[in-house]
Parts: sequence; C-alpha cells; structure tokens
Amino acid sequence: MAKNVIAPICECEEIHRDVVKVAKEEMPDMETLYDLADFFKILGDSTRMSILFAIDKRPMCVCDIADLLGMTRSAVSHQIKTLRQASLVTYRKSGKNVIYRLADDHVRDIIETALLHIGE
Amino acid sequence: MAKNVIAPICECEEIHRDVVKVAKEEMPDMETLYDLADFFKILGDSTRMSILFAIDKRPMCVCDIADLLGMTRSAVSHQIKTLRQASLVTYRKSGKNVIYRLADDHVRDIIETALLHIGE
DNA sequence: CAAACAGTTGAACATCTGTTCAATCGTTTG
DNA sequence: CAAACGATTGAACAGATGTTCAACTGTTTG
Repeated sequence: MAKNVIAPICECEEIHRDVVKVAKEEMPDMETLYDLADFFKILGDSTRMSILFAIDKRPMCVCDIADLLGMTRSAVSHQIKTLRQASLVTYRKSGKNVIYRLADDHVRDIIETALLHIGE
Repeated sequence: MAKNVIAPICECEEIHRDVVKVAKEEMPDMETLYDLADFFKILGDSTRMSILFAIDKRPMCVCDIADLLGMTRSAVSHQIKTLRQASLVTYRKSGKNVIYRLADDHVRDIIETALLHIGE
C-alpha cells in the first residue's frame, strides 16, 4: 500500500510526485483549457441555450426571439453578440432585420451528447 | 417579401406570429433547458476543466490535484464537490485519501467535440 | 427627408460564482 | 487515545455576469 507508480495513491504531505509529474506533462496547455472553458461558459446560460434551440430549425430575427422567450430585444441582442463572438451563430441582414441561424453542427452534437448525460 | 411561413422573416412590431408559434411548440421544456445550461456551466470554468483533464488518465487524490494545479486543497475540494454533484466524477476512499476519477465517457466525447469546434 | 422601427451598445445595478480563511470531520498511526 | 493529516465545509470577500434602461445607428417608407 505504498509506492505503486501506476495506482492512484498519494501521501499528500509527501505528494506522489511521479504521478503528478506525468499528469502535468499530459495536461493540455493553459490556452486550450481557457478556450474550452470559455466555450462551455457560453453554453452555460439558459437564455443562450434557449436562443440556440429557437434558431435550431428556423433562422429567426432578434425581435421574434425576444417574443418567443419573453425577453427584451436588448437582452437578446446582448446574448446574441456573445454567441456571435463564439462563432455559434451566423447572421444575414434583411432590410431592417438581422436573421440569425446556427453556425455549424458541432453545437448540435455537443448538446445531443449532453442530453444523453443528463438523461433526457 | 411578406408572408412566407417557412422563411426566416419577421416584421417585429407585427411579429411573425406563426413562425414564433411553431418554434415555441418545438422548444424543449424549461427544465431541460435549465439542466442543459447547468451542465455546461460546470464545464465552463478553467479550474474544473483542468481537474477533469488531470484525472482523465489517472485517478488522483485532492492533494495531488491541488499540487498539480497550484491550488489550495480547499479550492480543489470546493470545485470537486460541484463536479461530484453533477455526476462528472466518482470517488473512492482510500485511508485518509479520497481518490477521484472521471464518471463516464460522455464528458470525454463532449470535450472532444468542443476541441473540434474551437479548432485545436 | 423625416418618422418609424429593428437592432446594437454602454453604463449601472443586482446577482452569481470562485477563492481564501478558519474551523471541523474522519481516518490513521505512534 | 491523542496527534497528525487528508479532506470537507461555511462564511466572507472580490470579481464576473446578465438584465435593464436610455441613447444611438442604420434601414425603410410615407
């Protein structure tokens, strides 16, 4: 019960240095970790999640989304800006309107798997 | 340029009611949206993301994780509690230590797809 | 060209979130 | 059984985040 290099054991005050060392070498670089977290942070808001579902099947303009979700246009616009900056949505101008749609299929895949995880 | 039920058009002040109506019917229920957002919220923190990567290949105890990430045990413990409540990690007691490991493969899949999206 | 309107933006405010600190629990071990 | 130690917890504080409000941009249309 002492020094198994592979086993998940640590003595803490004497930290299991070799395990930590290997783990450290295999860690992604900080930038990747931050990018990943930032990406998920954007999905981690029910308003933004609602917007993504709203425009999943049909592109929609800000005003319709606002009506659908019972929010102000301003709030929707703020959140959509975040989604746009993360390349989760694209837009097309049409007269006075701006029509938003999902950017690609990665998001659908991710949400699909997440639904599996939470057991829906 | 007026009443195309399928097209992504809205006149806002006169909101495109039919499009919104269909979209509303196809929306997931609120609880699902909140659960999804809560799930992603948990992935949306670089500390928690780091912990997940740390224990991806090797189960580890709190103290080693703390050392690996340069954090206090308390901070790690707080974050791991969050991960535990979301069923993202499981644990096993071993003497004075608590050994954490990833709970299932959904998380790996999700992170994998996210990496694709952010282009790593 | 002026009014109307969809959309965006920045500041302000309230809320949420993560870390620190100190206290505590539970197991081990001398 | 008391000291040591890994881990957890709650309170407190600081920083991040989302919505509101008001002002503004740009396009359309009478």
